[in-house]
Amino acid sequence: MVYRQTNRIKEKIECKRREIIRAAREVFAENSYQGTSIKTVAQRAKIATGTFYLYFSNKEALINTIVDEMFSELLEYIKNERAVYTDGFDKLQASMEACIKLFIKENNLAKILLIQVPGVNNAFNAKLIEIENELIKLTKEDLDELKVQGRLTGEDTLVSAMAFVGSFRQVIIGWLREGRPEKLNEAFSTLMQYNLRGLGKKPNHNRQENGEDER
Amino acid sequence: MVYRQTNRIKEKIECKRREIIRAAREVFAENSYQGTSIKTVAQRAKIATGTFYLYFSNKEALINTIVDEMFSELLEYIKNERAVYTDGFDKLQASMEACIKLFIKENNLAKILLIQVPGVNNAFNAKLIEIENELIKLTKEDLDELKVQGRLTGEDTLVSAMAFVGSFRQVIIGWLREGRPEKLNEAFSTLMQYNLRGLGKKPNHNRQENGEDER
DNA sequence: TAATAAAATGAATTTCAGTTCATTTTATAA
DNA sequence: TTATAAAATGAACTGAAATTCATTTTATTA
Repeated sequence: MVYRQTNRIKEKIECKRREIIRAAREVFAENSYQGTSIKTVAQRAKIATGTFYLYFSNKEALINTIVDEMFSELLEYIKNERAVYTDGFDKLQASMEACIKLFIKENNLAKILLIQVPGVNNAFNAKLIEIENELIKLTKEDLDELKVQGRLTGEDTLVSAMAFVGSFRQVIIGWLREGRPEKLNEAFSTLMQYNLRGLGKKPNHNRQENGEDER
Repeated sequence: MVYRQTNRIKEKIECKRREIIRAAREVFAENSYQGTSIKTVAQRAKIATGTFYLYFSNKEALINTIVDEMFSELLEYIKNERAVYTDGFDKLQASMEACIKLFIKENNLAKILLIQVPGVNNAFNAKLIEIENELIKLTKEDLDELKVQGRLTGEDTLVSAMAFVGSFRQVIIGWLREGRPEKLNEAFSTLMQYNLRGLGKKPNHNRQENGEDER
């Protein structure tokens, strides 16, 4: 009986799987979850419609995989960028800067997470909400730390954290949707100042660094 | 030839049309645009499925009507509430307070505009974007006026306006989705303070009112 | 009350995208 | 080179929801 084992066509298969994901990210970002058909994804990935189902059990499994990967990608990126800092304000800034850097680098990720997928179905909208909440949670932790250190005047750290994240979200979405503001980089520092003032950052005592808060 | 003219069954028909819209707002708010079927809307409005099509050409026409009405409702409400004030900061505050009051009063409106409809399809996502942009525009106008009067330190009024609106949006959505914060009213004043600080509101000179900015 | 037409009904039809599957192609190893 | 099975194909199938339409009900007026 001359059967056969898989060897390094495993690689080829893994490659094709990645290619499907890559293509799907493109198409989802352009259209939306329900706006894109498996047929379109398959075409973009240069495979037959049926082949798709050898790689993913269905459409939902695909978007789930994509959103999960994006979630990890974003969080890992943020954690890396934060790792350098110990100061609360620095960590806060590093988080948001990481988001913006990643969104600029990976446009599809931003479009899918912020624009195309929300509102799809309650089931896995939950996943997106989880991402947003995770960011708010991270932010709140930083704020609580700063509060304990007596370096903030604002009181309600939950509402502050939401305001903080929300202000960034709005500007990023404006940029994604209509290129307004044009330069996200430049808006970033304005936004950061806005929020530091909003948080009630007290003037630095014994610290040496950045003169980029209130003038 | 004994024909017939419509007289005040016109009223009845108009009534039924309103009832369909009312029912649809409920159902869309609970489910989502694609999550709700015309059959469900018809049942909720206590009519047969086919009857629906005597009142609206199709599902899209229905949601369009609803969103358009909500748009007008929101803007009119805001403009009314603003009308009392002349001071820039007061107008700003009145705008956001109007939003929040309306969202509390008309939960469906908030859910549909902020949660259920976004991400449906690019075509009439545009309508929602228009609403958001209109709010940002209004806000920016207030900020520009304040800037001219030299009552703000912040520079970029577009980014500030986006941050302002975005921070409110985030908190309102948190409240709609998970009841966090619990009391939107209370969060409002925190948020307002946050944003006034963020904008760089200068201490009042010759004005008499509210001591609710920085302490 | 009868004739007429608007309004309402809900079963039948259409549409459309997700998914399946019989068939073909490709890769493996004897 | 051939037998075998994995992988790929795309036309056919399916189900669900939008829309239509033949029929019934309701309202109107002579």
